[in-house]
Amino acid sequence: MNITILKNRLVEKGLRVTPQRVAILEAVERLHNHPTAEKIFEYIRKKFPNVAEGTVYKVLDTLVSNQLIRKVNTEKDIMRYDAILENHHHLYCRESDRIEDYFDEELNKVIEKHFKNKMIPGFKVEEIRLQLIGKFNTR
Amino acid sequence: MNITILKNRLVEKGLRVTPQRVAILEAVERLHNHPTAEKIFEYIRKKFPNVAEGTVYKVLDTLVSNQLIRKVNTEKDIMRYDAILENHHHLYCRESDRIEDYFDEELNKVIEKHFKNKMIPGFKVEEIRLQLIGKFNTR
DNA sequence: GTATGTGCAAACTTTTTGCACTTCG
DNA sequence: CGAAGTGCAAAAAGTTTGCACATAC
Repeated sequence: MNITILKNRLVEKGLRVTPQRVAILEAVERLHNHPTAEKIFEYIRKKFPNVAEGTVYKVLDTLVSNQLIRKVNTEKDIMRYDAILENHHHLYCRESDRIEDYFDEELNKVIEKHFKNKMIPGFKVEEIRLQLIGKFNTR
Repeated sequence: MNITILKNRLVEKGLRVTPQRVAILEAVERLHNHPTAEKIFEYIRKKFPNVAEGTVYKVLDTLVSNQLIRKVNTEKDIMRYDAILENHHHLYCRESDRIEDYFDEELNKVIEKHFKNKMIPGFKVEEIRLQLIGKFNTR
């Protein structure tokens, strides 16, 4: 992933381009396993040993509210982040913390079709996410 | 919900029946809005003013690992619990912390059918949960 | 130059832990 | 009675906050 592209994403959102923001955005992309704030912190510390933990949290918040990254829903009280913005789903391992992205355009269509005919009273659906819980083959 | 039924559920799992466990199990059922540990604590404190916060966490853990209740996946670092065990989905409000249960047998069938034809390489799906994110009509 | 962002440390919130005491079966 | 559960208080883990200093634009 090109650094210039990352910088442009910040600019497009009207955000100031700081080395910390670029580094954190890059880290979330690179650490493609839905990293925690801690993992991101460790990762960017290698390049910028003086970045503060608090800054990581603040920047992650900023990136989330500007829709440059997303939070991943988990059963844990530790937040995890995802750099992929397009509509996709997640595979959750029952036996570990592993979470993988899952893309299935056909599935999206099937679900979309279902909800085209079936409205939910009192609720307007804006986004649909699937959580597929199971086991990865360890081979 | 009958207390005797709740007690039996504990017995069936080989768990000792304590007043705290029964009260917490009942609280999760009664507080049907996917309560936090804190809400459960407050609720049962009315009846048992000497129950400890730590006990609530321990009991919730026990109930979850014995599949008497479930954790609800959220984007927050506060855990929430669900007493409904049958296969269902959740409606998440974008603007608040409101989470509602959503039952749709037809949808389950559509999804089941989709995955009957389409295997995910390297992953065995055991359970599918949908998160429907959007807005509740405030009327 | 000025508004905005960062580093640091302290505080806060949620959850976990250890251990003496109590209770269930 | 003995194994398992609870209460309490302290600690850990994760996150937020306030403020002086630094930096982007």
